[in-house]
Amino acid sequence: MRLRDPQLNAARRAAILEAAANCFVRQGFHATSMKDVCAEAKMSPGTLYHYFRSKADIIAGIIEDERRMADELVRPLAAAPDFAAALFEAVDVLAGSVTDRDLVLHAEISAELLRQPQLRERAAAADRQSRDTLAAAIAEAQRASSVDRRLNADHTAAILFALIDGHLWNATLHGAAALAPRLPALKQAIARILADPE
Amino acid sequence: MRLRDPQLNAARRAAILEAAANCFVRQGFHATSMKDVCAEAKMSPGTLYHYFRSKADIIAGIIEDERRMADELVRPLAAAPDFAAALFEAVDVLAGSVTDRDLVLHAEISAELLRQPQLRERAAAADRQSRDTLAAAIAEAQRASSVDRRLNADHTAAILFALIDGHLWNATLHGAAALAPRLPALKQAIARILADPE
DNA sequence: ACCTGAACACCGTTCAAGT
DNA sequence: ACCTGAACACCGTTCAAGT
Repeated sequence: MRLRDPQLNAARRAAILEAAANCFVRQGFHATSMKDVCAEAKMSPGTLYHYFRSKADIIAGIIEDERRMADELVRPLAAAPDFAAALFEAVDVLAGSVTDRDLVLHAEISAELLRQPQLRERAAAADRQSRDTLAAAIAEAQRASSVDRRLNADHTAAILFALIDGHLWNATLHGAAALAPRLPALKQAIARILADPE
Repeated sequence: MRLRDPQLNAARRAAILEAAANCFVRQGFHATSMKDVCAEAKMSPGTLYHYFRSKADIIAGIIEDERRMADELVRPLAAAPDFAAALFEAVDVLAGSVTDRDLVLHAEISAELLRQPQLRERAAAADRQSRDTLAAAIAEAQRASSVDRRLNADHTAAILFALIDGHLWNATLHGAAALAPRLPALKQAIARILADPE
C-alpha cells in the first residue's frame, strides 16, 4: 500500500473533468456513457472510478469549477469606485468571454443541479452569496449617490442578476454570437434601473 | 386491421405525457426509465411505444404543450390598451400560477432542447415569434406615448423577456415561493426601463 | 389497431486480479 | 496506490404473438 500521490491525483481528476465536459457538451449528460468519458480521457473504467465515485460526482466537480469563475466576476464590484462603470465592464467581460460551449455546459449543469438536493442547496447558497456581494456594492454606490438611494439594494441586486442571467439563457437558445448586439440595450436598461429618475 | 381510433389515441397520448411529466419532475429525464413511465401510466412498454416513437418524442410532446401556454400569456399584450398595465397583469398571472413542478419541468426541458437540434430550432423560432409579438405591442405603446419613443422596440422586448425569464430561473433555484416578494421590485424595474425619463 | 411481455444491445458501477 | 477489463444489474427499444 503506497502513499497517495497528490500531484497525480489532481492531474488525473482535472483530466477526467476536462474529458467529461467535452463529452457533455457534445452529447449531453445523460447521453454520455462512462465508456465515452473513459475513451476521451484514455483510461479504463476502473481507473476512472478510482478518482470519482460516480457520474454525478463528475458533474459536481464541473459545477464547482464554474462557481469559482462566477465568483471572480462579481467580487471586484464590491470595491469598485464607480459601480455602474464596473458593472458594465463585468458585463462586457462576460459577454466577450462566454462561448457556446460554456452556455451548453451551464444549461446541462443547471438541469442536473435541480435533481440533486445537495448540489441544489449549495448552488442556492452560492447565488445568495453573490447577490449579497452585489447588494453590498449597490448600497455603497447609494451612499456615494451614484445609484438612486430609494432603491432596495437587495431587490435591485436580484433584478440585475435576473436581467443578466436571462440574457445568458437567451444566448443559450440563439448562440453566444447573439449576445453582443444586445449589449447596448442591456446597459441602457441597467442604467435606467439604477439611475435617480429626477 | 381495424381503423385508428382518434379518441383513444388522443386520450392515451395525453395520459402518457401526464405520467411522463410526473416521473420527470420527480427524478429528471435521464433518471426516469421507460419502465417507470409505464408503471405510472399503467401500461406495458409495447403499448407505450405504440403511441410514442421514443423517450425523446415524449419530451417533444411536453415541450409543445408548454409552448402553447407561453404563447397564450404573451398574445393578449398586443391588443392591450395600456401596455405597462397589461404587462404587469401578465407578470402577476405568471407569478401566481407557476408552481415548483412547472419550474423543474421547464429546466428539464430546456436542457434537453439544446441537445436536439430540431427541437432547439423550433424553440428558438418560438422565442423569436414571442419577442416579435411583444415588440409590436411596445411599438404600439410608443405611438400612444405610454412608452419612451426613443427605445428600440425589439431590443426592449428582448430585455423584458430576459428580466422575466431570469426571475423564473432564479425561482427554479430558490422555489416558486421566492417569486412573490420580488414582484414589486420587478415591476418597478420594468416601469423604469419603459418610462420616458424626462 | 391495440396490447403483452420476453428478448436484445447497451449502460453505470463493481470487483478480483495485477503492478 | 494505481490500473485493468470482465462481470452484474439495469436501461431503452423491438418484436413475435395475442385479441
